[in-house]
Amino acid sequence: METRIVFHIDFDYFYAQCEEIRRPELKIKPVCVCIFSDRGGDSGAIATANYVARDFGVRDGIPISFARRMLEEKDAVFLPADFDYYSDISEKAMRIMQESANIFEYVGRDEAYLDVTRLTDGNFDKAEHLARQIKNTIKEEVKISCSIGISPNKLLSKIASDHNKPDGLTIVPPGRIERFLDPLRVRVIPGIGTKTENRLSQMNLQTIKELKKLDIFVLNKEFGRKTGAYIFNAARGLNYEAVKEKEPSIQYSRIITLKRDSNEYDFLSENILDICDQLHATVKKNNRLFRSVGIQFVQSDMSNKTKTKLLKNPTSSIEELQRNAQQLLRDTLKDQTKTIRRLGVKVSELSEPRGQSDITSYF
DNA sequence: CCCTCGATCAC
DNA sequence: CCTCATATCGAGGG
Repeated sequence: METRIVFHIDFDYFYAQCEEIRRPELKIKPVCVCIFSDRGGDSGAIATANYVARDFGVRDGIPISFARRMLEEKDAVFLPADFDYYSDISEKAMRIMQESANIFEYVGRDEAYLDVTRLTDGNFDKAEHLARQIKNTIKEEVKISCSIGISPNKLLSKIASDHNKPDGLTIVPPGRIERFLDPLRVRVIPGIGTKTENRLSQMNLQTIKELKKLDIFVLNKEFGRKTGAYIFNAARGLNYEAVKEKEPSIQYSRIITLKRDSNEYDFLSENILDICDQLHATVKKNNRLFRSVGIQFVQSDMSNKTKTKLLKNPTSSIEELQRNAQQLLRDTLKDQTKTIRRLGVKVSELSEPRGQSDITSYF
């Protein structure tokens, strides 16, 4: 198997940068793009903040009210997220990247992987040149900056693109993998989040160099077979996942924050019908059938509860969706003591209507 | 094997 | 004080 060259490209503080494009005067101010929940006031979270705001401690995902406190008297701007606008800008930049790749993998509005092995003849100097070209073109035509990681695989490139931001370019050729990874904290490995980091920390493992001391058996025992093997390889910079076009979603979900915490069927049922409407719009837009319906509670203490149900036949009927969601709601409420803060509905086991190509529709 | 559910990650 | 959406894994019951 030959050495590949993979790019991971990440748009810098994307939503906030988009806002700066249409209002350049914001550039010198702290900018927070917010997702306001349905509760009114400042209930909700920060989706993205620009670097001026980050300098005051603002981080993605923190409550809006926290950010308000950090930015008191700082002339900060809080804006509601405008996803349609961000998607437009994203598409423009994605097109530029796609044209410079042998294989293009869309990950989300603000990130993508590119396999450029053939385009660069497997040469990392050519790859660096190509990356600079892409950065320049996106800057000129879309006005946004991005950070790029270049390496032989997706894992390392993702870590590399995050290594130097904003407007960064980090190259990790095969000969420099260990030197690059060893000093980094285990948390930079995608898939190692707060929970896993804490468990490793309790074993006195902070850096990737230290993480490599764990043998595969201990990892498997602690984190399960798949995850254990993944972490073992990741610590060594090994990853064989191919860059491939994004496949259609295998599930759709919608969750809302309720106007008030509750565990009354009538109140929750009204909301669930509403959620079903919105979710059904997505299902229809993508022309899909579903065979599984699930509901999700986020309880007042932030713990989760889910219940799902498999249907006899695939369907796209909104009535069937609503009926099943309400049934699950009734079932769950039977032994529900905690009140509920957020309510969600999910459909999965998706398929395409008959007549369209799908390996499951042989007969 | 099929199904359900919680946990984790991270957009 | 705590958004929203998706995917994956593993345990446990049948």
